[in-house]
Amino acid sequence: MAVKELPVLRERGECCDLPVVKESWATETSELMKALADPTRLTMLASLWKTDAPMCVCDFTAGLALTQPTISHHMAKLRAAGLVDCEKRGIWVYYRLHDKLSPSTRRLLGQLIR
Amino acid sequence: MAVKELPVLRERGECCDLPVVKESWATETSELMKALADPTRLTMLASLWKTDAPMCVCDFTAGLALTQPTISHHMAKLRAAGLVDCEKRGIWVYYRLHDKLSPSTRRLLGQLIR
DNA sequence: CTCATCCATCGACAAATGTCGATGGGTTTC
DNA sequence: GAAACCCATCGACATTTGTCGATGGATGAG
Repeated sequence: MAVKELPVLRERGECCDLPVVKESWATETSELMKALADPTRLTMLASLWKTDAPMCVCDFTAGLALTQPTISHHMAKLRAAGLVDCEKRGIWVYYRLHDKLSPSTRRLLGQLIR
Repeated sequence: MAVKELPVLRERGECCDLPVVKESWATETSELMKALADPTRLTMLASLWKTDAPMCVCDFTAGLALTQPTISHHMAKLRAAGLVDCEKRGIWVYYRLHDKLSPSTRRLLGQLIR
C-alpha cells in the first residue's frame, strides 16, 4: 500500500527513464502467454501434462463441452506455440506435450499446473 | 515426434476419459495469463520488477510509444489482476509491483523476466 | 485565483479471438 | 465399393481487446 521510499523529488514534466526491456522478449513472451490465456487450452495442456500419454481430439470433444472444430482450433494454437506435438495414427491424431519443450517452458507449465 | 507407447487399442466411437482438471483453476489461471498476454504490460511489469522502485504513468508514456490513456488502461488491467499496486502522491500516481504477491506468482514473474 | 501538469474515464473504432455449422479429405470396417 | 468415423479447414458471427482523442477532476506552482 504505502510507498516506503519515494524516488528523488519530481519536477513537473520530467520523467524517469525505464530500464531496458528488449522488445523481442516482450513480443515473444506475450505470444506464449496468449497461448496460455484460455481456460480450454489450459485444461487441455493440464490433461496432457497429467496423463503424460497421447490423447486424441475426440477425447477432448467428449470431455469438454465444445464442438470438434473448436477443439481442433485450440490444438492448432497450442501447436503453433510449440507447446504440443501430434502424430497421425490410423483414424486418430494423437496429441502430446512437445517432447522438446525448453526447460524454462517446462518449469513454467509445472508451476502453473502444479 | 514419434509416439512411443500407444494407449490401448482404440475402438471407434470410444474415447479416453480426461483427467480431472478443476474448472475454477482453468478460469483463474487464464485470467492471470490474459493479464500477461500483452507486450506492453509485460514491459511495464519487467520495468517495475527490475527497478524495484515505484514509477508513474508519465514514465511509461515517455518510454513507450503509447498515449497516456493507453498506459492507464494497461495499468488498470494489471491492477485488476492483482499484479500491481498504486498510490497517489501529489500530482503523481506511483505504481509498483504488488507487495503481497503470492509466492507462486512471484516465482512465475521471476521465471518470465529472468 | 489561474493555469499547467498528471491522471482516469468515456466513447469510438479496428483488429483479434472464441465459437459454431458446413464441408471435405483420409482411413478403416463391412 | 459403401458407409462410418476422425479430423482439419472454411466462412460467419458475436465478443473481447488494444488503441486513440476528448473530457474532466485533482493538485501544485506562479
